[in-house]
Amino acid sequence: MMETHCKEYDFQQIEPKWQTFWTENNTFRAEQDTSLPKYYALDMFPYPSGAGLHLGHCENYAITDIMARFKRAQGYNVLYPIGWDAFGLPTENYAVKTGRHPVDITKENILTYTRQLRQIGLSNDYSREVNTTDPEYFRWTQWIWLQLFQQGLAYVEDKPVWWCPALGTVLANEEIIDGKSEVGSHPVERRPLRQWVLRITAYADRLLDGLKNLDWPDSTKRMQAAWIGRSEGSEVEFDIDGFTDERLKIFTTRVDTIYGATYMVIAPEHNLAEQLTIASQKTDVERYTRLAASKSDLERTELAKDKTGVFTGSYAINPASGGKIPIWVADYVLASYGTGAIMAVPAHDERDYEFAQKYNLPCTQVIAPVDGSSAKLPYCEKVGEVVLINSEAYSGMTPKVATGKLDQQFSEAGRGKSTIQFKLRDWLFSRQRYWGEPFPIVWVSAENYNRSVAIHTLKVPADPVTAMFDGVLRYALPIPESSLPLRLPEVQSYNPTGTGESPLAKMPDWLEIWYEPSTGAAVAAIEAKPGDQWIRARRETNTMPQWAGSCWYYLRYVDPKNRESLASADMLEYWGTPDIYVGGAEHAVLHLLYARFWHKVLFDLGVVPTDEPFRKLFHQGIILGEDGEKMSKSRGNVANPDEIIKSYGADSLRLYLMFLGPLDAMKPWNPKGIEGVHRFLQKVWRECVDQEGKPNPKIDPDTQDSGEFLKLLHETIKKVGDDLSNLRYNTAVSQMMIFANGLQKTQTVSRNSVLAFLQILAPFAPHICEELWARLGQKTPLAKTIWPTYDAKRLEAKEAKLVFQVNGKFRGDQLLPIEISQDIAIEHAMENNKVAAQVAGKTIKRVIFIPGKILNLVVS
RNA sequence: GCCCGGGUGGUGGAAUGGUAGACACUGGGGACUUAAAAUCCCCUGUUCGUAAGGACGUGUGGGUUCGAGUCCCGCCCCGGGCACCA
Repeated sequence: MMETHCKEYDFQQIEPKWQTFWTENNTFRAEQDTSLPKYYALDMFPYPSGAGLHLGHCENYAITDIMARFKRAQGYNVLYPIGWDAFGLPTENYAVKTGRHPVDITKENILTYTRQLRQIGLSNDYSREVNTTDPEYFRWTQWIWLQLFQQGLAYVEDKPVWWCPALGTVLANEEIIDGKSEVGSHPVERRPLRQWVLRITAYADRLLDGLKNLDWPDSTKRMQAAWIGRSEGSEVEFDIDGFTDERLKIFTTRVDTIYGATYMVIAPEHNLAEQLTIASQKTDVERYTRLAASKSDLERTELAKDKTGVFTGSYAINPASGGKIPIWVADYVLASYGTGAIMAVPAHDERDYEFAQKYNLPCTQVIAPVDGSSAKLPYCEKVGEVVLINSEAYSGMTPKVATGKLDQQFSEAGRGKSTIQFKLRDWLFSRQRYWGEPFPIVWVSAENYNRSVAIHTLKVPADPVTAMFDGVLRYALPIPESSLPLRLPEVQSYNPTGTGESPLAKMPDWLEIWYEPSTGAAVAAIEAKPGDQWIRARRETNTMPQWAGSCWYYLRYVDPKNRESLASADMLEYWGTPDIYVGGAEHAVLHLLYARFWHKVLFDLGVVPTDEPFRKLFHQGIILGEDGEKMSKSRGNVANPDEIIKSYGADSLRLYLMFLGPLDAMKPWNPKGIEGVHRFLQKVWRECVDQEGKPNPKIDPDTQDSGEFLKLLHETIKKVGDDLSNLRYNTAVSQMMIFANGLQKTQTVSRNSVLAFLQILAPFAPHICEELWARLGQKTPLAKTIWPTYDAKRLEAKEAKLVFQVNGKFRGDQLLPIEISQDIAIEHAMENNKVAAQVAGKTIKRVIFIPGKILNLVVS
């Protein structure tokens, strides 16, 4: 016997019982049989923090688990894996604080998470568990990184980056919110450091185009599109008065307004800034550029809406009009976008207008409404018909035509072209911390680099990656793939050095080495040189950011134990990519963009057969506190899943989370509400078993259910199936409640009807359904059974309520055969007192009759 | 400022252009009970009316339609994202 023997609905006994049963029987292990139709359901894997699971996790995983159980019942071979995104700052910070090893902390946290996830009844296949901090996993993270490196998609740059003194590390643009660190809201500052950068911009166009075919929430697609920020425009080179060998190149989306360009602006970091500054302006410009360089992000964007700038003293020649226009330095122009220089057209750009007003720069209108009406400056309208004015030969043309002609003119003159710019920047891909993947390269001399590459036929980028160390140029030499993984050394202290280097920099024996390029073998440099082949090398002290491991974990699940490759071609072909990917909208840009980038690189290398990782994406809504505010400890409005499970059981928790409202909507948690779904499960329990825990005598294998009851059953089967497929779980739960209310009113019911109901309820409330299934004498576990089918004939009704309306207003209804004619319907309607009263003394002008639904009499 | 999403009872929410408020929560009344809990039944948008019945009602003002929560236009409010990207 599989079932428990409790008489009441004792979920504390039932739930662990079935969790154990499923685990012991490997009920949810994905089959190896690739002839079966497959379904791959994936959650965004958790970061195993010390805090444990919260309700948001529960919602997220319940959605996917229910889908996985539903698809299994539909006959799919389902892959529903779980793993751990375990590198990262919180664990390292905790290690710093406690002096414990991050590996031990991680292990402990994973145990907690595993226990909690099992407790909510998830049907994960634990035989495929992955952990980003496992060397057998991150060897492939490093392997993928090596492919990027070899493709020339990874490079090193010594550039000002966001340095956070409190965290002791550099942060990416994306990790800065309002001029503060996303983690902990610490202040950040600019600091030049040697960084690894990934050339994601090389894929900008494809990352944008690829969005079109994805079944993602529109808002998320729009966010990514905005982040990539494709912009069509023109590059134009302006001559500089008094210079013969330098021109000032600008990017504009409105080359048609070039006759209105009355001044130029270059970014403070522009490489011509110094050259263009005349002696008398030198002090002012230098002071300004120095100030701009030291400004934090906050000061430069948030607080400095008030535009500032300094005149360089130089002039550019407008290539269209031939006019001499001043060149200014101002930090409202960003060095990192376009060419770091603009032509300013104050009449048709709000920013330029504001600046021109402040510094009394001229303003020439060159665009006007075609109807000759006057326009208020700055005139930036994108709607309505406009033409060029004050633009010599181009006056009278539309902007579109003028843009084409000007592009052509400048192109022929060798000073311009139409071009495309992206907002997307290359991806800062190194952290000065311990708890991340080490980079699989060593720094060597030019001579050793060239020799190693020649002798050992290492795959290296076309242009070597180099960096200066203590005034000496070093080359980045990849370590052989056969020597992966490159593990983290044991360190005494996890504290950041505070110098911009990771704790790894304090490990001289690991850092400075004798190195064998063909095997990757290394010994400390203080030892004797082991042999002729060995060269002097220095390891990379940066580690990879947390995004690295999460960029490809969905690929590892299809073949998690593979030692020859990140996953076999067969498994990648069969399982492909997730059929549904569920996770929070907060990852709309970063994780989802990075993963798409890596996936496309792997596709280009022939490693994966598809060019997009996540065809279908769904974001669960945030669960708010009882007070409608975001749950937080300080507010004291946090609902704890462990406590809820203790009081009501996992089935009630799952069911209630799904019943709260649309899955993607933000919803407040109502502690009273869960009692409703709990009562529903109690009701189901009592309908199935009597007070002794034996099958309820009303369930009779031989009874014939009424047509009405069967209609309800089949409607329910249909609606629950449809709603599951369309991720409308809340209305599926409602329908099952309606069914249970109907079931309660029956005197007797056939066992088959009850069993079918348990099957459709099972994805939502798997434990109680397995238990009742077994108690009703079923020997096969419910989780292994096939979804019931509904009979469309059962859904048809011969009679339906016909609604009577007069002038579109409800005046009554009547149960009538669907087939009746309009005339008969009117006769019935007129027998209704209310209808008759409304029609009395008036003439029927028009009749709208929809059989079985509505009869609307239009009277005057 | 720009781009999205959303405003429906006391609450969460439901409604292929066709009876607005399904299903729940809360509240009220009743049954069972010595009593309570649990369970079951009834009521629960506003308003006028003793009642029968009527009027009003999906943020707001218009429009389309026989008929609008749903479609179109304007406005208000809330939530999210982006924010000097030329």
